[in-house]
This record gives sequence, C-alpha cells and structure tokens, in this order.
Amino acid sequence: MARTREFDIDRATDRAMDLFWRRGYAETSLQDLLKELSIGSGSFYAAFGSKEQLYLRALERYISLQHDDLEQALGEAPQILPAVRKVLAALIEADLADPTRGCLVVNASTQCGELPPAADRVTDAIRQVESLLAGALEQAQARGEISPEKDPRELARFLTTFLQGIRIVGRARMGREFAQDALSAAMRVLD
Amino acid sequence: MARTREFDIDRATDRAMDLFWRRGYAETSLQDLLKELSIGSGSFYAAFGSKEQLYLRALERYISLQHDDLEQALGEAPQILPAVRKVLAALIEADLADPTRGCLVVNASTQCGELPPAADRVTDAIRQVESLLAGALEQAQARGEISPEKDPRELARFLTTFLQGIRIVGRARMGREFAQDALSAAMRVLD
DNA sequence: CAGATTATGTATCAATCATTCCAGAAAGGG
DNA sequence: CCCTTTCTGGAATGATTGATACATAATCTG
Repeated sequence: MARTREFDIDRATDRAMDLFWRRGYAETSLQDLLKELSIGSGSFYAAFGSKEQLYLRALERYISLQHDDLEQALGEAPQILPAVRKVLAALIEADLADPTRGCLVVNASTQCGELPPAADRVTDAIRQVESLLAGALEQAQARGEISPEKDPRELARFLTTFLQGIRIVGRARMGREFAQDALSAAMRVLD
Repeated sequence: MARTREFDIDRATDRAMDLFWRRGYAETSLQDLLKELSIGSGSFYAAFGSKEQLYLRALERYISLQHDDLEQALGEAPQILPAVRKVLAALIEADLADPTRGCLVVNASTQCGELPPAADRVTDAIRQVESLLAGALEQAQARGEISPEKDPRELARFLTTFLQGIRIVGRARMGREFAQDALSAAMRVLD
C-alpha cells in the first residue's frame, strides 16, 4: 500500500516528553526536537501535526505514567501512611537526582499560559491525583488506619498541594534536608 | 549637560515585572515590553542592557516586595497562627482573582532553566521565606504560642513548601474550596 | 512488475526574535 | 547661543522561529 514509517511514534513521544520536561515548552525548538528524534521536519509534521500537538501528546503521556505510578504505589501498600511517605520521599530523591526536570505538570502550569488545552489538562491531572489520594485515604480510614474524625478529601487536597510544593522546592535546589524536614512535618497532618 | 530620560526606570521596571509575571519570560517579547513601557528600543537598551537583565531586575523587585509584605504580615501580628493563616489565605485569594499570574518566583523556577542567575535568585528567595517564617515561629514559641517540642525550622520549611504548593494549585485553577481545604489541614501541623 | 500511497529529507518560507545603528532631538554648562 | 552629552525612536541587522513545498524513496496491493 504505502511506505512504512521508519520510527516508532510512541518511542519518539517519550523522547520528546523528556526534552520538554527538561527544557520547557518555549525553550525546546523544533530543531532540538528533530535532532533528538532523529527525523526530518517532513516526518515530524506528518506524524505529530505541530509542536503544540506533540507537547500535548507528551503531557498526556506523562500524566498517564504518573497516574499509573501513584495508583500502584497506593494500591500495593498494606498501610497508607508509609505508602504516602514513600511516594513523597521518592519525589524528593528524583528532584535531587535531576533538578532540571521537576514535574512536567507543574512546569506546564507555569509555562503554558498561551496554551489553553495544556492548562486544562494540568487542572485535570491534579484533580486525578486528589482523587487517587482521596480514594486510598478513605479505604485506609475504613481499615482504621486514620482517625474517623478526619475528612479524607481534605487530607487528599492537602497532600496534593504539598506534593506540588515539594516539586517546586526540589527544582529550586533547596536540598534534601529542607525537603525531608517539610515532609516530616507534613506527615503529622495524617495522624 | 545632557538630555534627561523621559521615563522613570523604577516605574518601568514595575510594569515590566507585571508583564513577565503574567506572560512568563519566554512568552514576553521585546516588542511586548517596548509597547508596555511606551519606549523605543534605543531607550530600552540604554536603560536596561538586555531583556535578560531587565528580567533579573524585575525578579529582584518582586522578591523585595514579597519579602517586605511577609515581614510586615508576620511582624505586626500579635499571634503567629492567625498571621500565617491570613498570609496563606491572601495568596489563595490573589490566585483566584488572577490565576494568570501566580508567583513570579515559582514561575521563574520552571521558566528559567537556561538563565542560571535567575535560578540562583529563586533558591535564595525561598530561603528568605524560610528564614522569615523560622524567625517568627521561634519568637512565637518563646511566647508560648507553639509547643516547645516543635522545631521552628522544620515548621518553617513545611510552611514554605506548602506555600509553593498553594501557588501551583492556584495557578492550576483548582478552586477556592480545594485550596482552603488544603490550608485547613496544613494549619494542624502548627498546633 | 505496475501503480497507488505514504514517508523522508532538503530547501525554503514568511514571521518573529533580540539586538545594533544612527540621525535627530533635548538639556545643561560655558 | 553654541557645544557637548545623553536620550529617543525607527530603521536595519542577522539569526532563529515554526511550518510548508516538493522531489525522491520505500512499501504494499493487485
């Protein structure tokens, strides 16, 4: 029928995600993308439509990965408190390992004022995090791990907000001690 | 001696700060700045040197204003807990009033990967917030408003991190209820 | 193998980017 | 009033932006 594509779109999307993640939307030029993906502009526009559309696709991919990670971390754990602490501690370590990345969703929230669909997607992604946490906290409360007087949704909203803060101080290179102190204090809200 | 400048540099810096704040560094073009400041490019480069230098100057200005506001809010208040709550509640309202702004420091932390001096300034500004909070909390602890078992620095780091999170969820348009729930939960760390 | 169809890469596009240049205008000192 | 100095604003600057045109190459169907 026709010539077959010489590169894998999903793999290319992942590489583009990584580049947008590190460099930001505006600072990533089309030439940067073409070099990173090792394709020509013809192939690029045939496959992705535009830089904007690829960014949205990469954001989608990131949100999906992040969602799965969180779902698994909360689902597998026998107890909610250690699980939440572990998730946040892992984010702290990730930011320490590479402060140039941070969180693509957080980055998008401040980088995409002129890109409405990205802003909408960010709002939705944060709501997803809230929802996952609220569900896990509710189950934990039913198991007696959390005081029945607490409101799981309120706690989830708190943790979601704190999580965003962790990504910012991580990107701002405040250091491990700073972030871990903040985390230790934050965990006290849950007991 | 020579011709006098027809515009006020400080006033122009404030207007530029506002523009960078709303639109971000990359999305604010020189033409945008020239129009906003109502000056020609000759005057611009004579007064500010470059777009990058003006951005750093605007960032400096923002940090200074933010620092003074926080210092005053914490200094004037008779009690630390209502003061902290008030500061955070005011940020929530500010983000609701104009979600396109957020916090210039937070924005800079994700928008200026290629601008090292800005990144350094961001780190320092967050340390300043930590320091102001830690000082106020220590004094409050001496006055008996906070349990002597608590570590003021840890609390300050927690609040600083949470504060960054508030700015993110504010920019992400999560809504008043969401942010206020998060705040209510966060305040429990302090008692 | 012929033909239809799609991918590929190069050349090119107009638009915009930050910056520089420069001729003229304003202002104070002599 | 003249001279020096600085400011002003618009016209270039070359570089880079995202995107397109197009000729060629590859692949599958028949």
